[in-house]
Amino acid sequence: MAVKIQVEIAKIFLFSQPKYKKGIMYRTHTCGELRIENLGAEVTLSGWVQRIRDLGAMTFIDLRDRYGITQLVVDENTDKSVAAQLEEIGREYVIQAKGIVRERSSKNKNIATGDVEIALIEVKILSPSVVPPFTIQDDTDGGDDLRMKFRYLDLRRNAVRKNLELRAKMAHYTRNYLNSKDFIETETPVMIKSTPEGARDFVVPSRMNPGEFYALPQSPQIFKQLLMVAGFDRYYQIVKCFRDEDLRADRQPEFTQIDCEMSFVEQKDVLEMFEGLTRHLFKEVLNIEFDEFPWMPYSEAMEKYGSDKPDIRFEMLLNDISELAQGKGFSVFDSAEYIGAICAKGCSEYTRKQLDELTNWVKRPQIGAKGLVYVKYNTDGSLKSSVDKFYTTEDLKLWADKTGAEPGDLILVLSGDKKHMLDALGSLRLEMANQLGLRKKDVFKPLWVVDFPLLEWDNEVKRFFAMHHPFTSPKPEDIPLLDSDPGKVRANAYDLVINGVEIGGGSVRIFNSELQSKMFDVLGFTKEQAEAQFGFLMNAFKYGAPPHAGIAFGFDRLTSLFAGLDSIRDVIAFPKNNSGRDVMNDSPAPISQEQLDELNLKLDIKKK
RNA sequence: GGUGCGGUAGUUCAGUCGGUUAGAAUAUCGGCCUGUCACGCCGAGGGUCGCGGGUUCGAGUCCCGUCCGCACCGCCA
Repeated sequence: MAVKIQVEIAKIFLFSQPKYKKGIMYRTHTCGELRIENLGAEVTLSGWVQRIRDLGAMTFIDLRDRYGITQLVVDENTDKSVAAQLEEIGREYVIQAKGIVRERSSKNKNIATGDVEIALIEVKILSPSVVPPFTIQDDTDGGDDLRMKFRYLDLRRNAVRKNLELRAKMAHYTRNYLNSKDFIETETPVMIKSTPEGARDFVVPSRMNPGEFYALPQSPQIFKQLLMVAGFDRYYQIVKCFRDEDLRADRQPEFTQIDCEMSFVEQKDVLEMFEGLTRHLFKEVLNIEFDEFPWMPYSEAMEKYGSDKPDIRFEMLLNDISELAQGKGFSVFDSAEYIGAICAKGCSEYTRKQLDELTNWVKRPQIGAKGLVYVKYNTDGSLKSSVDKFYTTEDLKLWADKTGAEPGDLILVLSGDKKHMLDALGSLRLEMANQLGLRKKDVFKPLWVVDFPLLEWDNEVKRFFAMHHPFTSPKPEDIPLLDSDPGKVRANAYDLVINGVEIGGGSVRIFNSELQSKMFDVLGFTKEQAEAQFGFLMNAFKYGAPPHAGIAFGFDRLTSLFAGLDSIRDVIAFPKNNSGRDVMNDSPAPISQEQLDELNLKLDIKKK
């Protein structure tokens, strides 16, 4: 009940229009507020001039604020001085307009205020505007680059503002849910200590400690674990995190996480809690409900989908046809470690040109396959492949059965080393789904991917790295393997995946300083290094650490998923560009020699 | 670090095989217009074809280099 009331209050808070008492100087109403019920009222509106339509004897002005657009009118009954003032006004001027609400003689059904207009009595220019570099409209003429440079103008546009309103709403309902579950919202420091594992750190020089640096957190990981030691029991924070790595459409150097940690819980408890959060958000924001979130082991995701973040909106599973395809004299297949196939429904009519394009697509360095074998299962039941020399119709029929292909389908086959080909087939699967329109933006399929490997071998530096992070607990039954076969150890780690997007991930943590030492040992840390980097955490564990586990959701990704957008830039007010620059304020930028001197820094720029 | 695509009017783009004065739409400015709402009609101004070099009688167009933007690979515990 308490939750319900909170939610209702939240709705009122978020979606009501501000109310103004008589006598307020700038406006009595917003530009989205007036309706036919307000006829005859004398009102004052303030906002931006969207467009002026001068018809000669009468002029219409669209006045815009974040709530909507209201039409102002000047005609033969309007005071001449008002008409004269309109001469000065242009696009994006901020004006204050006083007038009488009246019914339009021709109404506009496309906008909420379309039944009424304001007959002007008085106009005041609050702030003039130069001609904007692009039009501030839903269908703007501005390109991405220019809109980023003038982001504050871009943000005036409905589409962009709506994305940020959605973001605010998501944050709001996230807090509602977690607060109702007794989580304590706690801030953790932004200036912390650099750690060698994981992503590159952004660093901040310390003036008072010459030659020393803070790092910005890649996540509040250690602090939230210390909060568990402190007995906080349930912690959350909607928090900025920083990683100095190259950008992508879904990766920014500073990004926001819903970061959480819980005590006296096991994996199941965390998944239930955050499945609950996910359901809450979908229900409140999109009015979507789900049956169940499947749990899929990492190994199954890799074998069946060729990805640790499978898009399960559609099937098209990967099939291992090595046994069926080997030993028939086709040397490419016979020498391959793995031969995998997917079935593209209804694609048997693909032309030679389309198949060549697909072949070129998988041969690109990003995919890196040597070639593509296809089998057309024609609607007349015949089978035609690019390797007819080596395989009989009966052979190909077995492939078709294995992949679930029926007449009218197309089977695509890749071969090579297994790890690489699973990945390549996974990419091909997504590409085919894109071509077939199977990745619908308004369909959402969440799942938990579980049982990730604990460690990943790095061939370059010849050592294991933590796949998640070094505080992740191995599955208890796999702990003996830490000595015999560390690569086989599975972790109590989990990811939430929706529509092929990694929304969040977490793990059950190690809370025993001996096991933690063991982990550092396997990761190749000396006792001294472990002590220097994480000594305070291991020390804290000596004072009674509760069993704990946590998770973090990528808030930008979650919001862009809800908005049906591919780029998280669209849900960030002031994002960085592809090279990590803010093109609006042109940062990063050099600092003065005085600042460098104060920080005891000397630059030695190798290149520009 | 790498691959691909792109950079032409304020803006979004077109520009054929290298050949006349580089076009369209939109925005801006001026004129006309009493029911528009992507108003309409008439007219005007607006170009370092990203930058540098090269080939050529001649380069927006071809070549080399470079800068910038976007997508991706590497990277992102």
